Amino acid sequence: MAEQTIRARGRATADMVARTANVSRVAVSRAFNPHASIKPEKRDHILRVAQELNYTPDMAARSMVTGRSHLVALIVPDVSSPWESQEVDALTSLLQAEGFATLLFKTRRDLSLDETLLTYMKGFNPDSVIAYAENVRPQMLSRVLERAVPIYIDYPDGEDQPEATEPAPLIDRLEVLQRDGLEQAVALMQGYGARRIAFLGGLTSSLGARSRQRMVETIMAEHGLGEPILVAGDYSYDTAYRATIDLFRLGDGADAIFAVNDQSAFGALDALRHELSLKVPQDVMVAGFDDINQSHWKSYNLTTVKFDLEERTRALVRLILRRLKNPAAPSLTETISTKLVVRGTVG
Amino acid sequence: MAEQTIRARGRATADMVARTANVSRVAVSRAFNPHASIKPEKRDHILRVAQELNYTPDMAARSMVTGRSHLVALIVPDVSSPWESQEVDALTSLLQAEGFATLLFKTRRDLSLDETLLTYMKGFNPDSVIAYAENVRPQMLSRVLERAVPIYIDYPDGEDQPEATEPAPLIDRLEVLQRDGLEQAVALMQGYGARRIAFLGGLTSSLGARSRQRMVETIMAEHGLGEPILVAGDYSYDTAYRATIDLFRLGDGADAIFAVNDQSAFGALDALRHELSLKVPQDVMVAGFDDINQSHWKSYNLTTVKFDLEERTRALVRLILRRLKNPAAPSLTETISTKLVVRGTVG
DNA sequence: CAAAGTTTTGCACACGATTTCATTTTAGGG
DNA sequence: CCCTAAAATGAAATCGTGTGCAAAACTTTG
Repeated sequence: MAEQTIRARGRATADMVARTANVSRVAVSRAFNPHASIKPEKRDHILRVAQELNYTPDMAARSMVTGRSHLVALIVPDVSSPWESQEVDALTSLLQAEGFATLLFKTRRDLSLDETLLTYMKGFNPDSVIAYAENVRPQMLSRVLERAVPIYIDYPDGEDQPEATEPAPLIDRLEVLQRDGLEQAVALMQGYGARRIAFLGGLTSSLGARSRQRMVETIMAEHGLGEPILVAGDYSYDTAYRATIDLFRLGDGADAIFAVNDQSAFGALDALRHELSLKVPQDVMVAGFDDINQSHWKSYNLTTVKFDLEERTRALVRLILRRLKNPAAPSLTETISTKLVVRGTVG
Repeated sequence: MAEQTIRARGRATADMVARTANVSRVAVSRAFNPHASIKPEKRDHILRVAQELNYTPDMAARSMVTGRSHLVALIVPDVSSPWESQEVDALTSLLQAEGFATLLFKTRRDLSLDETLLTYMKGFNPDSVIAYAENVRPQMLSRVLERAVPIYIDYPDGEDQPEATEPAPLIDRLEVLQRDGLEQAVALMQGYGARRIAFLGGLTSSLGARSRQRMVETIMAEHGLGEPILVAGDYSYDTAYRATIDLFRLGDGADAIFAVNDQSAFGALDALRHELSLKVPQDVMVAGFDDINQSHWKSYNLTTVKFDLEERTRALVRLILRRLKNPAAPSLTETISTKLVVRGTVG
């Protein structure tokens, strides 16, 4: 009997299931909605028939009437970078478990988020948007995605405060306390005799990077270490590699390098060892930030500030789901801490 | 005037644009469809009004009637692994340029693709599905996704041939010629005096890994090198690290290690240098497969077989788009070659 | 057994677009 | 200036699903 039904466009529809199971189409809809009231035996029967016909409710049609697409958009500059790929992986995992699919978009890291992409993305009606692009301001997203309620990832140590120009009563926040880990790192380096610490930065357009740098400057001053030697970078291995060589060949060098992220730290480390023939940590110490999967690899064995990915993504997803379930809920702030992971590059 | 329009659910609809621009709703639709016939000045006017209202056509509604969702689903075991993340990045980039969004799903690497995920995914109506899971057979996907036409990624050197049980007249193929690169690698190692070569494998469930192993066995036999010493692995750094230690502590060692992928090669390399105090390449040579971003990092500087990502993803997207544009087109095969990249770990 | 309350059911409409098709407008040629 | 072909237009149908509402079926209670 199932074989007799004609399939439109290759997929079974609720109508076909209804006809095959001798019930109304509404009943099929109810069978798939856990909160609907339907006689249990009837639901079972329908679900059985549905499975036989290989039927799944069409999300597009469903989203039209419910207003929920069960899609979460991720805007990421470079999925191939270790840190971002690990974040995407963790988020996808959690979201999938909650019944949401991840919609992935790329944007250029050095550019502000462009409206073209945003309007295009809006067409897919994502229930939520997580943007890792630099220079993102909440109002930028909300202008395009009227329905979306932003979650602001804040680095309260830094100079940046969300502008209070808009009323925005319902902004949830994810506060990252970078101070703890950074201070431990600086203290450890100082303890081992570091006096001239260089800070290998990221793009100046990035909130997180700027905040990290300011924090390090503050902490060093508090510890009587003066100002860090500032070295420009862009998070990448190659740039860090070249910048480190320049620092020692053209500049005055340093006795410790604190990198804005682990990937940069790897570049610095390799430049010191393989190009400048300096020993780490004997001649120069190196510390990073993130604690990505590769940081414990023996060739690097990097001392770094752990930015707990698990904890971070979990909190983020929690905030999103809560807001989605109840758009009018009072705003909430989750806090994430950082701490130093001591390995072999400082000591 | 734009401010006066009432917005349903926070988004402007074609109706509102039509009313504001004093045209019919059909005209709005036509203005957004490049192939529709509409007077140019009228289109311009509508597009201007649309932009003012911040309107974008709803993909869900559009996909219902056109049958195209402009979504491509990616099923990946672990986005955080370098190789896979680079592939996801490249694919997303190309697809986005063609107007397709990437829908990301995770699956466990050690498990076969489960139907639950597939049925769930089907609900989103992706125009195409790219699955990197192990143990995927075309018929598995096509049973669930009736509409989809599979593209078979074939490793013609290996033992695997797609079963001819189903008629399947329209299967496009992406042939990966692994032989070239593998042979160059084996020859190079032999040239530098390697006689006892170990092959550090991947999961035996993987087509690509099995094929690589067989190919290496064949090539070694042809070169009079006998059988490789087989070491089990799972693509990961940590497993490779431990397996290499076991090979030398519990087993008889080897004078060259050929790893199934670069990440494994890193693990082997670090085990040799940091745990077994052996010099690479003087005591033991190491070669990998993939040429991921990290392979040129100075600490590894890995000699490896380049599996050209750019070329590969480009061909894949080309096949998909062609098939999407013309579902009845004759089946096509694209061919990708591999070649050795010589760096510092063999010599 | 009747009345009141609760659960289940199905009709009809809504969601936001695209696509025929018949009709009107415009353009082109002699 | 008229006739014909081509282009532009809008009304209505359609895609596959969820939901409000009123009627029906069933259950409980007095």
